[in-house]
Amino acid sequence: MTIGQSEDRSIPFLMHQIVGRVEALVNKWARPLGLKIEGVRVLFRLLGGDRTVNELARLTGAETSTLSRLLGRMSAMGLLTRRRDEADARSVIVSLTDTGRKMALEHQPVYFKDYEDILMSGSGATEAKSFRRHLITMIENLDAADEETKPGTETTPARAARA
Amino acid sequence: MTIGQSEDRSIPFLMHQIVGRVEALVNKWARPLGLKIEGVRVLFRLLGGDRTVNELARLTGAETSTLSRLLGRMSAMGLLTRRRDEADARSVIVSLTDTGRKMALEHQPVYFKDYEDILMSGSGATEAKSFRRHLITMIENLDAADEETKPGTETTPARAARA
DNA sequence: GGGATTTATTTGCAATTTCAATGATTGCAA
DNA sequence: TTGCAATCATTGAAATTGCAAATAAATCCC
Repeated sequence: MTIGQSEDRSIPFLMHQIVGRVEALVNKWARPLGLKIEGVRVLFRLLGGDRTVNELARLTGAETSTLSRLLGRMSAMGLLTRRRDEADARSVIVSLTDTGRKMALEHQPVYFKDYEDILMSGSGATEAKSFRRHLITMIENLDAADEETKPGTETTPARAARA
Repeated sequence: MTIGQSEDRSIPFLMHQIVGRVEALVNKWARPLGLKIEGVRVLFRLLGGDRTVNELARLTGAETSTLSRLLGRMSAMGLLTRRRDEADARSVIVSLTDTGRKMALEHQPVYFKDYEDILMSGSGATEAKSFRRHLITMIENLDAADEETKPGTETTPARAARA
């Protein structure tokens, strides 16, 4: 058994490869827009409505400090605005400008459809559905595993916090 | 239809979430080894045999410039060595030291089995198999899509290079 | 009400990554 | 064989990231 080869088939590695390739593809595509993948995510996410920095961090998976700087850059590009939340002055509300919204709307189809099509080409609707469900389960598993490594109140290490 | 919400369920985004979480988990685990995920990948990859920098870049998905510096650090840690390829003096051959091999062998099970177990927990063998196959198909699709964006010899844009 | 605690964002800084440029070597064809 | 394009690794410089500390505002609770 050639040990080193096992990397090629491991699920985590395969997913790493895929995500890396998708990101490279998105980055290449987004370059003319002056954005990279994280900026693209923010842009499209804001189409769903205004968000605080914190919400964006949770939704996109980025650090708030990373986001703070990214938002600054995107703001300088005229894509979005930031303003203090009057109801809770700790928070900053991020909104798309008209320019940003226009850009997002214009490029949305590529991002949401094309890349998914590339990934799922050759899969039927049923298969795609089960695949997607599988992914969601994975996220739950990971969150549960992460909980276990945290300093929790439980004494037995092997109990997951989520049901 | 609330447009912005579609991001949540898109396959690329879900996979991004998963990979991000796995990387965070691996980084946390690898910290005591003085490595991060990219270093871990290099380490395990070299178990399969010596590689040039270029090969490692292709295999791990990292840039050669990133790798060059990473390999320098890992070399300083005594995990691997670099030497010019005598057959082609442009290339540098990277090999594990005994220390590096020992570390890799010792930690291999965690990386190759535990993380996969976390991801696939709750899935049967059959399901896992089909999932894995699906992932491999995705990589092929992505490579094909990437070929299309390259300056190729073909005139019709919609033909994939891979069968 | 007022101090301790929690929540939200930003900033400083060190480490890392990227892009572009460089140096070295090879392959190939004139 | 010489000249030139291609290939490979490294490096410099700029951009970016992550972590921890700083700042600021809201909430808790006596």
